Amino acid sequence: MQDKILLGFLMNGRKTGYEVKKLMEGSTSFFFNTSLGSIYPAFRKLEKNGLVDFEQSVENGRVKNTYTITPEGRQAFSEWLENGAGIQKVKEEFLLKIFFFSELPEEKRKHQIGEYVSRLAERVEKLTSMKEGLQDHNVDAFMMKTLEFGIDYHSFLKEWHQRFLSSMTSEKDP
Amino acid sequence: MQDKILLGFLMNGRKTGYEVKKLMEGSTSFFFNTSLGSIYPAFRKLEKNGLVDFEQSVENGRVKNTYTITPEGRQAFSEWLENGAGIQKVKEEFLLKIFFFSELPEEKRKHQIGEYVSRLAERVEKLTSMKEGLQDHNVDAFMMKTLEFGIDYHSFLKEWHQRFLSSMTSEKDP
DNA sequence: ACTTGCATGTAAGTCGTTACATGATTGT
DNA sequence: ACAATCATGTAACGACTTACATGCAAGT
Repeated sequence: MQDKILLGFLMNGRKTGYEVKKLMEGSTSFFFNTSLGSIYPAFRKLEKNGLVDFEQSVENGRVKNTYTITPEGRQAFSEWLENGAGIQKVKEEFLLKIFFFSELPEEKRKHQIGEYVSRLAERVEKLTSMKEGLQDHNVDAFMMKTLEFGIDYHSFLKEWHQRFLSSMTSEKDP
Repeated sequence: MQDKILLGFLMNGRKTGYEVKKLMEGSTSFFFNTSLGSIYPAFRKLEKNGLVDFEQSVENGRVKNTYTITPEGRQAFSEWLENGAGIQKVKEEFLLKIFFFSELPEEKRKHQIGEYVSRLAERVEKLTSMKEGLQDHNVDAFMMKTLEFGIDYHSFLKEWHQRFLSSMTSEKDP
């Protein structure tokens, strides 16, 4: 999946590995982020496969390795974008803990859920303020949509676990 | 995370690698599932670290390698269970596609979302019938909760993307 | 006879991460 | 002077997956 995001960022212009990393951090980081230690080798591999072109230049005494997407790269990216995406696994560690909650005394269960809910609340706040900071900065509408998804998603998680906690305090069996 | 689920399954009795795999498939598979090719080496490693005991036996002419959790293993599992879980990344591939939706013509965008929604609807149905099949089979209440989460989670995704699709057909800009 | 299920394991490959290693430039 | 940011890369490791490889037992 990393190669797809790299190609995607190159769709509107040449970039260095470092620049792509910065772009990621400011946009997709809450759902997709990779390290420089994997971005550089990934670009090399894409170049080897003819999906990007590589050009070295010197700016202000610094060596810059800039990558451009090739027609084959555009093709590969478009194909990926057009083909339907499968449903991913949930991969929330907390869900696995709930699965084994019978091994934990009730008080600790409640405490854990409460903590998780506040971490989720924090995340929702962070994303909301991130969204507000981006308003009127003519950001891509779809990028904005993913941010909104992030807010809705974490709100859903928060509310679900809050309901779960309530059900535990009112009933005997969950 | 795999070692935690292995230890968790051993909490109520000795099991073979194959048995653990079958248990996973019938319970956590929609959010966590690993292959036999990683389960066997993982058990070996847990044994090396003293978290499980290993015992070989012969049953019906077949060699069986059974694993039992040690007190140290129980300790490690409990510690994991008691300590708060961080929030994971969303990791939905479709979200990354939405991020790059400006590269796709509107008709294809709509089509893609529609397809994704129907895949989600299928998943919800599958999990719902799975839940019904488990009713009154005295399944662990928390295992049931994770299944319910699965249903709620995919329903949320479905509804979110349905709303997204509606917003695209009514407005000019999403 | 044949397929499915039980049961085990290894080897190669994928897709990342963290730590290590370097060095110039810019702001305080 | 010093820290932060820009900029690149490698090495070791982690946590898996898929494919390969084997073989017996039970059901059809």
